[in-house]
Amino acid sequence: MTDARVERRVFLLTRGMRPRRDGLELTYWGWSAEGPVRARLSRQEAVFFVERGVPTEAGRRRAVALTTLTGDDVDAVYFTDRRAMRAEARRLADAGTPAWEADVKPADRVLIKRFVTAGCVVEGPARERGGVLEMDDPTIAPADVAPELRVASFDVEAEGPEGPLISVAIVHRDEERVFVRGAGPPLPGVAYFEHEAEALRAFLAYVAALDPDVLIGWNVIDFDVAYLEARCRANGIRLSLGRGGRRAEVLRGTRDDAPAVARVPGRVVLDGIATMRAATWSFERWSLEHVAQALLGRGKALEPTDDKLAEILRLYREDLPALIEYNLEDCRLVRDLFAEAHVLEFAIERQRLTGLTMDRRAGAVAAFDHLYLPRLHRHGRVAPSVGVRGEPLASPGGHVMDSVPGLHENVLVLDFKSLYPSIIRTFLVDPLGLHVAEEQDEAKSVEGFAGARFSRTDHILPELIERLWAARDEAKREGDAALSRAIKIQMNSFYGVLGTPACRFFDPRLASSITRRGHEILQRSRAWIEERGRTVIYGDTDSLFVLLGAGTSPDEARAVGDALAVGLNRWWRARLSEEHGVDSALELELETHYARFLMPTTRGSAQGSKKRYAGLERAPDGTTRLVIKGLEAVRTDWTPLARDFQRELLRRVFAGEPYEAWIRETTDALFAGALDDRLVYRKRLRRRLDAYAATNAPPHVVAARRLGRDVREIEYVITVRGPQPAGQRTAPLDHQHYLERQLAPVADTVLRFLGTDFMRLGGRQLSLF
DNA sequence: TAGTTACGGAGACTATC
DNA sequence: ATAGTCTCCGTAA
Repeated sequence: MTDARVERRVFLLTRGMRPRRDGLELTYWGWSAEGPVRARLSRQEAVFFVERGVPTEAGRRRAVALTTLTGDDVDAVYFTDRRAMRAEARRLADAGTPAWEADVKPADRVLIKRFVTAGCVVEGPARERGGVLEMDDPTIAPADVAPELRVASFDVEAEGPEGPLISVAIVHRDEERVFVRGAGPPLPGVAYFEHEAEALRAFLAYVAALDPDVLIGWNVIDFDVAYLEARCRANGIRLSLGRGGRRAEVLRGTRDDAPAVARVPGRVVLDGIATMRAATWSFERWSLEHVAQALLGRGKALEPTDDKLAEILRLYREDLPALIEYNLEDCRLVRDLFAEAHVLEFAIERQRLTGLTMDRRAGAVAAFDHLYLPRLHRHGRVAPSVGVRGEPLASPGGHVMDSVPGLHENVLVLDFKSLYPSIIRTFLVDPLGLHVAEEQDEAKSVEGFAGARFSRTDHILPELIERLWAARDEAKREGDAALSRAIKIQMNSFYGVLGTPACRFFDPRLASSITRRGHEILQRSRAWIEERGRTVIYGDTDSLFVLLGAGTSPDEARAVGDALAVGLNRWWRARLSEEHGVDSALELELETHYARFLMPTTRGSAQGSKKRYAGLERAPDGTTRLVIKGLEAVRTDWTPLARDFQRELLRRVFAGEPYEAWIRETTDALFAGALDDRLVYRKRLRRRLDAYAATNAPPHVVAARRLGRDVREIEYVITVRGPQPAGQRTAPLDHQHYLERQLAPVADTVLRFLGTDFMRLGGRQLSLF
């Protein structure tokens, strides 16, 4: 019996591969308006390329009309077994004749070569089974598909990370369910079970019936899914979270610090923290409580306590409805955060742009491959495997100017919009162009740095950026913040990946041709401005700070800034046309007008600082805003006391308000103990505790060792007996320490420009010993 | 299931007076 | 005592 042929417009959710006797089987799950689709490609082969003159000992070899990036003809070599392919690739690498594109995964290659990133049309024989449309060996072609994904937010409560389940809640839109181990009062949507296994089974059955495309949560993979996996194993239950009852698993990276990955066939598991981070959201703490308060203005349904687990256990014993409500509210918070921050929209747009599945946390290199490889193939070339290039040479980064310290008035910030992408566009910086230029006449290429030249005729990155740039302008016009943000991240990642040996196109000449051109552009722009009688007091990578000084009206300042931007853009267009025969894509713009501006010195010197400043930004509508960069007030490893103190001092100084009495009151309050709750340092531990040298331990490591267990972050205070964990303090707080090491330094950054210092105003002697 | 470099500051330790 | 070196962290761009 033959199945009817069907065509579906599909948004891809997950992809997988498994070896079969007759080749590789690739499985793609996707959303369609008519329901979930599973497309399976059977008898697939893995492929790499090898130079025509290089002998191979395994695989099926076939001549193809492609050359290497360096212009040598290649053959394709096909394998039905990936292990055999890896072995042969390794042998070739060891022989000094590495295979090309040997590390592109078959499931990705199928999509890459079809220019499919997310949406596609899938056509072929199909049958319906268990609510899933199963398609075998269909054709797949790119298409624009806007999915309406079914999203369920879930959260587990347990008797500790190793202990048995208490309850698991799941929320889909306004539909709420809680599966509880224990007995309690009848409540809507709440089911009670005597045994853990029953509760787990009921939850899994509910997920299967609800059939969401996306499961979301907070730290959901490292905790919730991993926990469910462990408890299912302990109860002899299959973790059937996947579509069609397929088993889900948590894969842990090879590296110690690598985040876990959830593999759930047919469903995407999106962690709120990871996805918001990928979308460049930034919070000082990533606790659900903190982020929800910041974005939604409401927090968890539990009073904050030092020991959350103890409070959960207490509620479990004494107030089950309250615990259930707490469990549900966590699900709702995550659901609402996703809506408020457009988290899902971002993940969808990122996949459409890059081909990276939505659950990927990092992947700039993989995204580059997805975009670049199919276009490179269209140019008849194949790419190297990762890591075949020799020793990485260092390339410089951005240029940072010496600054003119002082308390200034009317400082303009001029900023090159997306400088590195615009350099790539203008100077045709491109891996393909780099190699083609070597085969071409010099007149047909543009000069780069570190000996590089770039073909004027053959290139890929410049038009890729041009296309993204236009799409971003369009997204901005339409108010599509998620798309605009995804594009910006993608454009800015191009420079980064070309500078890492983890990218197959890595070449120091590429990175240097971007950054050193940036240096030239910044320095000549500065000279141009100064030739016109203006003073540049600082600049960093793509920005120039122009001092106008006192007595300039806001309108005047704006006019000067706009005129400088217009003039410089025009000048660069002329210069680059004449010097390099290229069209300038540089876009300088007036970014900010600071009515007041502080450029500090480095501690204990008269040298102007870099990457640290504060200013009172004045918007065109006259409103003002305090902006702080790099200073202690924006550093999370300084105490709340010092950060708030510096911010308030800056506010007062910029506003012309008195500060002397306030400083004295603050120091008095410090010694009176009135500020003791703001003396906590918080610092990450980037390594395991035992990986720090036994001696030389900095304070946060000393405190963490006193805590007695491995943590990734430590909150500690300084006592008269040294650093101690904040929750386990045994000695009195060392107020003198906070005066000298927190208040004094952050204040003196500002006060030295007012002809005074903290010691004089604080009214207290600094320690005499 | 690998984007980059540049920079400042604290604190521990060490060499030197 | 104190200047210089090194490690560690968080940040700017």
